Amino acid sequence: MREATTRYVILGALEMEGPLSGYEIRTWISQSVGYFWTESFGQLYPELKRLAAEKLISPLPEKQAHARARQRYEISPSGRRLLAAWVEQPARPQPVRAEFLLKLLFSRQSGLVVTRRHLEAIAEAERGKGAAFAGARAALLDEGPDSPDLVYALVVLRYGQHISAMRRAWVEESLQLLAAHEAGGPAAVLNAFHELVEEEPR
Amino acid sequence: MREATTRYVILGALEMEGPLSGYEIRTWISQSVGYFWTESFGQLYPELKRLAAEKLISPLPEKQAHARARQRYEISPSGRRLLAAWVEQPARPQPVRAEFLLKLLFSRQSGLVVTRRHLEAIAEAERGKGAAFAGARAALLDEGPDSPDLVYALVVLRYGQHISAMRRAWVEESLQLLAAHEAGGPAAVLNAFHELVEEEPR
DNA sequence: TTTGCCATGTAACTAGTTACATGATTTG
DNA sequence: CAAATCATGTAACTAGTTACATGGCAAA
Repeated sequence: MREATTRYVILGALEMEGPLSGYEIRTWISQSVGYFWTESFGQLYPELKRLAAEKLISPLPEKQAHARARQRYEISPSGRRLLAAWVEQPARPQPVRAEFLLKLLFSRQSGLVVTRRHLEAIAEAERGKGAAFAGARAALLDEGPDSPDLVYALVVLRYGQHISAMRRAWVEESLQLLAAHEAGGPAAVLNAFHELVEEEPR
Repeated sequence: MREATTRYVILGALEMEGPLSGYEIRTWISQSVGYFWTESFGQLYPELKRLAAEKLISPLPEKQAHARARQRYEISPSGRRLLAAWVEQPARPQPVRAEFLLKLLFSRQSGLVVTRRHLEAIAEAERGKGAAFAGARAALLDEGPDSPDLVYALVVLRYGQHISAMRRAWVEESLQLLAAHEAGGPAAVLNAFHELVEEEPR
């Protein structure tokens, strides 16, 4: 049985940010955890209803009473308990499916030009994220220097920064390997590879 | 519309390894690209039938003729064309969903003990993968020093090694941040964080 | 007044997982 | 001969995506 994670993101968002509407939860997700989580409205709104039916969250009374007015929800004590229990459970190994690595692996037919283009697109995308991380970091730092959530948020942010830096480094390295291939075929690639690996400790 | 990727993995496997059966494709996947791709039989066998019906792969005549005997398939010219076209298309941005980061972010209630346990489990898992990468690398190096696929395979392998190393480094760093939090609260965390970031170039 | 954002929601679809069933062949 | 592995397949399910529909409100 696959465990639905959407509900825990909702609970977590409400726990960290206080009462939020569906729309606000979605913006929170895309702004603060967007680089490692996404959630669509088609999943969000039905789940909010379910959580409310299970008394894990409670709708707040709102002023404007027209249809489709904003409806905020608050996490309940039992919701908090459920969230904590989930957090304490070890994370299931997520089935990673990195399409771009498949394309790379199958690139022989298409050749180096296509491969280079793909790699450079990745590096470019990562450079774009750099700014986003800097922004998120700034927001964290001046928003809550006393926040008890700060350590956790920073740890998560650092993961994003690490991944981004790693990807850029990997692209650089890969371009070198491709250059070696172009210059001297598989043999030259092997040399270049050994040099790369020897630079690393252990 | 979501694009089914399973078919391209199958085509790629047949392209790289020659004729394979469903079972063999699955072992190939789990052994050589298992760290970034998974595929289940429930998806594999129906897709093989579809690909054969579309003449993108062709079943080889096999000797033993009992039911449920091994059936190998070969990629066809049109299959090869389809694969190449897919490879040349830029990879769609995959919706990453890293559950363990969510758990980390929502860890305040559960506390440092739980968080440490999670982090150490991640590091432990990565250390285990180290051996697998070494094996994959060795296989690559002595299997095909002249293989035209070598560059691509190495580039992909390096990604795995990079990720693994990055994760271990991140865990170490995170444990330091947690220690700082324990010793001096958010203020100490901020100091530790700034030290970490300053070490990095740019 | 039109563009864009705030806001909620549903219907249709499908990719992928899980669990199960069947049986041959090899190995200890 | 028992256990493990090789081998193919199906049924049932569900999490998640995509596309669409509706409408209020604010700013340009």
